[in-house]
Amino acid sequence: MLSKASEYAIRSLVYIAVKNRDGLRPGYREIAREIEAPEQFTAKILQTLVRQKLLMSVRGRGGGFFFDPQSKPLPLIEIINAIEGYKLFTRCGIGLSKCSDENPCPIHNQYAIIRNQYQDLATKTTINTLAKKIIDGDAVLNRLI
Amino acid sequence: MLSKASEYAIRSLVYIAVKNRDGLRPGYREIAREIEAPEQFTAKILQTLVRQKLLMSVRGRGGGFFFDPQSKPLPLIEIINAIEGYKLFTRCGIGLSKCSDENPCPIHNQYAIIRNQYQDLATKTTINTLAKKIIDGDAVLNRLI
DNA sequence: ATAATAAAAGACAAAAACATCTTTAATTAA
DNA sequence: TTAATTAAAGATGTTTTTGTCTTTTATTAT
Repeated sequence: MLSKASEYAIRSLVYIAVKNRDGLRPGYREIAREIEAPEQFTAKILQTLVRQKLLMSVRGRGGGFFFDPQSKPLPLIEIINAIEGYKLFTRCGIGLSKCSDENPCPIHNQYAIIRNQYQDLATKTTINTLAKKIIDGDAVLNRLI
Repeated sequence: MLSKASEYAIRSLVYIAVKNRDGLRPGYREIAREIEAPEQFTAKILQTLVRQKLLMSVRGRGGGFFFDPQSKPLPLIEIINAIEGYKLFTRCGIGLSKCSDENPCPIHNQYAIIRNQYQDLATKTTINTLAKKIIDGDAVLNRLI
């Protein structure tokens, strides 16, 4: 399960991607309102993403957040890593420090499969994949955009 | 990902099940030491499990923790539910409050599959399943028992 | 009975996650 | 060049999770 910070990050970025298609650069107030996340906390998260160069921003009137049009599609796993690290995809299912294929905990073989599937999903799914679904009306981001 | 409390709970119970087979009732000090968990925190968690009747205990000299030999095999999902609730198996992949099959978030269809597989694993796997692997030497619980 | 042992219970403390408030810096329109 | 707007930054606060300490209660061996 993702941290709330990661969830807000992904929802924010999808919202930004959708808006960017119309040439708009939403600000954090609008973003937070539309994805139903706390305003200042969202601002902090976006700040982190900008610092890590996953996102761009401009200050001042007419400013806001946007993706560099040059940049490659952004997989969810990169966002998750930026916000909370990779532990979700590496941690033992019951918390053993030295659990591995060679030295498995008693649920390792079954758990590792699921963990890897999740990692695979997070690697293959990009913000654009998700934004497209919103635009096509095949999915929803809480408030309809 | 499970909370640490759930991880400690599962490891404790597997340890207890293994010891019970030899007619032994370990105490929380021994359990905590052997599964490498904090002693008093482990005691609190075991207390919760006893209150919820997933486990039994006797106080005083010769006391400790044990399973009712009458009781049915204990699936991991019951332990997880006792410690942290079901949210792991119900929460939306990106935290939307109203995400569902009918009103999906943009990752719902793929995420729900994985979440359900995990739930299935936690439902089908019991403490005894895991204890057996330890006893057969097919898996490990950190310190070798 | 008494001492030893072990879980239960309650108060407290530390760390992490989540969240807000206030001030500063950058940008733009007028 | 001033006012308005917007992100950045830093300090602070709250809640949850994780963890510890101390006292009480139950059990058993002597």
